[in-house]
Amino acid sequence: MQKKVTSVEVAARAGVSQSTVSRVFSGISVSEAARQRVLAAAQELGYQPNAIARMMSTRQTNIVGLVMATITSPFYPYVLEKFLRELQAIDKQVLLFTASEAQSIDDILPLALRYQVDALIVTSVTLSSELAAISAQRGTPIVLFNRSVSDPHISAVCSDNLLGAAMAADALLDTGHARLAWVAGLADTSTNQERERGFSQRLQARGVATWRRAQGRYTYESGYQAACELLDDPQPPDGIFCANDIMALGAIDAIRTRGLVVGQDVSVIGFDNIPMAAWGAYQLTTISQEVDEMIRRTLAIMQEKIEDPASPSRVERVAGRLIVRTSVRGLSSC
Amino acid sequence: MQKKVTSVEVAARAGVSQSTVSRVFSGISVSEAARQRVLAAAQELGYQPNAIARMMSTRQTNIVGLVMATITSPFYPYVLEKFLRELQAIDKQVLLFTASEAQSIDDILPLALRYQVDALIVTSVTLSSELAAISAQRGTPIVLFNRSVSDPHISAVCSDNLLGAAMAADALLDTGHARLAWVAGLADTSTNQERERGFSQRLQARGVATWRRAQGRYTYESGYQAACELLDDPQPPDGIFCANDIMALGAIDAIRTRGLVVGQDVSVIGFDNIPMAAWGAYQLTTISQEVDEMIRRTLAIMQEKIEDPASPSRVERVAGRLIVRTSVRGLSSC
DNA sequence: TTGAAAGCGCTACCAA
DNA sequence: TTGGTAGCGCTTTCAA
Repeated sequence: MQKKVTSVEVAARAGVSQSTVSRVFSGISVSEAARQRVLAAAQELGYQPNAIARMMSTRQTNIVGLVMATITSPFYPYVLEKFLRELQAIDKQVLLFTASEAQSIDDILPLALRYQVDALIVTSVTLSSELAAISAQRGTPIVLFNRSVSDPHISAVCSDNLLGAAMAADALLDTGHARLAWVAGLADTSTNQERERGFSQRLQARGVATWRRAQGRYTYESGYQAACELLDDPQPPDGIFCANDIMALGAIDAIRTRGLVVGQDVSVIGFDNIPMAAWGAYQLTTISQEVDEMIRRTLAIMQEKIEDPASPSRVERVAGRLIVRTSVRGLSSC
Repeated sequence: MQKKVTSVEVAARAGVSQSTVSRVFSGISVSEAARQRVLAAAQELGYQPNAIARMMSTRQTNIVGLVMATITSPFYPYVLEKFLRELQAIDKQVLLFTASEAQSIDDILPLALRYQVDALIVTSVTLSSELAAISAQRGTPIVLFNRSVSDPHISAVCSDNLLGAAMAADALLDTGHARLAWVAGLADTSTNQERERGFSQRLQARGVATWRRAQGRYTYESGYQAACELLDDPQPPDGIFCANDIMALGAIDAIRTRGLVVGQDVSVIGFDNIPMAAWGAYQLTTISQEVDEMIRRTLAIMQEKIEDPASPSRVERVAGRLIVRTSVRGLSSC
């Protein structure tokens, strides 16, 4: 256990200067003879350059901080894995932080900043604007994913939730559903607010004045619970729009427990298009979030900001699509 | 954008030496007067100590590398989140790496080592023994989670897969199932091998000489597919044990597609006890993996190894439990 | 309790 | 192409 092998030792063994060893591992021009000797010596000693020391002198970490709240919500694992692969592909390492959903990251951000991350990607967490200012002043770009915020310092990429929710309203209305309901997610998330607004605005625009509402928390159990409340009404809904897929799946199971048939007695439509929505037991009609595209744009903004921290911030919205399965009565796939 | 505020600048502003600033942020005894002035100056300048520089001088990163393959497999998000919270609680940051399932981490490990991680937790990836040796020599502890390996340098925590699979066999046999089948996961994972061995050994011990086998890949689709194959047999099975829950859910949907009733015509039992197994549409009987306990032990081993790299390696096995739901005919919950 | 100064292991600049 | 050397921003002796 010779814990630390440094470039100095490799240099000594290879009979070159420490600078030369550094050059070999930085891919800078070095005579072939020297390179071979250095590589051989490094091999024998089990040398790996110390990335921390390198960061120290280059003042560049190539580390991206990723802040996620609920990794366990089925929408996020894919998001995380995709970010990870894309980031690894451009030689950035990922320092992962978690914060509870709807918690501000005021305590996470300073910590992340200490690690001199090149940029911070923040998923499903609300961000206070003082902190936004701090990071702007410090020159550490922050990009929000699937969350929006009004702060002009902050860039964000999200789904077009207004549009998506309107599409859901149309899908239900076009197929003749008359008693509609909305199952909300966590109240203080921007996604939930936007989806609720999009849904209600479209209903009103089409002359529907009333609909039922139940409060959920973006979880399976809360969707199940919300659907039960809705179904207990003397005038139960015949079309339910859930703020996300996982609640929609809970709602489906609740409906079936009552002996009702989904897509016949009651229609359900979700938002996200998570893998389980396609599973045989559910066949959930839903509004997709185009995750790959959202991630692509998030990384593009991040790169821009890293290269030019003064580049203007912006919010991009990616339109989702209506994914037709069998949970909404009367909808034919195109 | 005054990008870099260092302790020197804080010191100047506070009228103390740089050493004193360092002491304040390291929690070392400093006169109250000085501490206040330093804190005030730091506040005004927006100073945060540079963690990279600290690592440099202390030669301790407090970073743990986490290597995961398939984050998207529903068993892992909870594992990841739990590890993250526990690690954050003891002030360790997490550098996350991904490798494809069943790929050796020979390319990830050297990279992680460059970051001087205090330890490496490796999940669902096979590890070559040369690399095990390297990390041992370097003094970087590796703990495998949910994977075992015969290398004596490597510690590991996994479920007692032999026992769990035997319990599954018993559950099926005790309830009078006569035509059994096994749906395998990825062939080169230790979990799959152990579960297959545990299942077949118990069957043989109880005098059952034959059972059908289908190959899956630990995914919903492969479970669906495998069940279809099994059901196409002229003598279809009446009891199916799947190497993990997600394949079992696929199998259930396949069975239903044939118009058969799960837990009546065909029984299905899984392994993991993921959240979806409890969902209304599935009600999957399964063998649990006691994740919290497994994580607790993994971190305990990790800590030991960090404190004393020479401490002996060991493999710990955590017994799972039979979780009775409705997918196996004739099983009454206790 | 404080300050001065010597590193930590690299990169990058300057001469040779 | 090479080697020498000055930092990077901290922590940690050692004296004062």
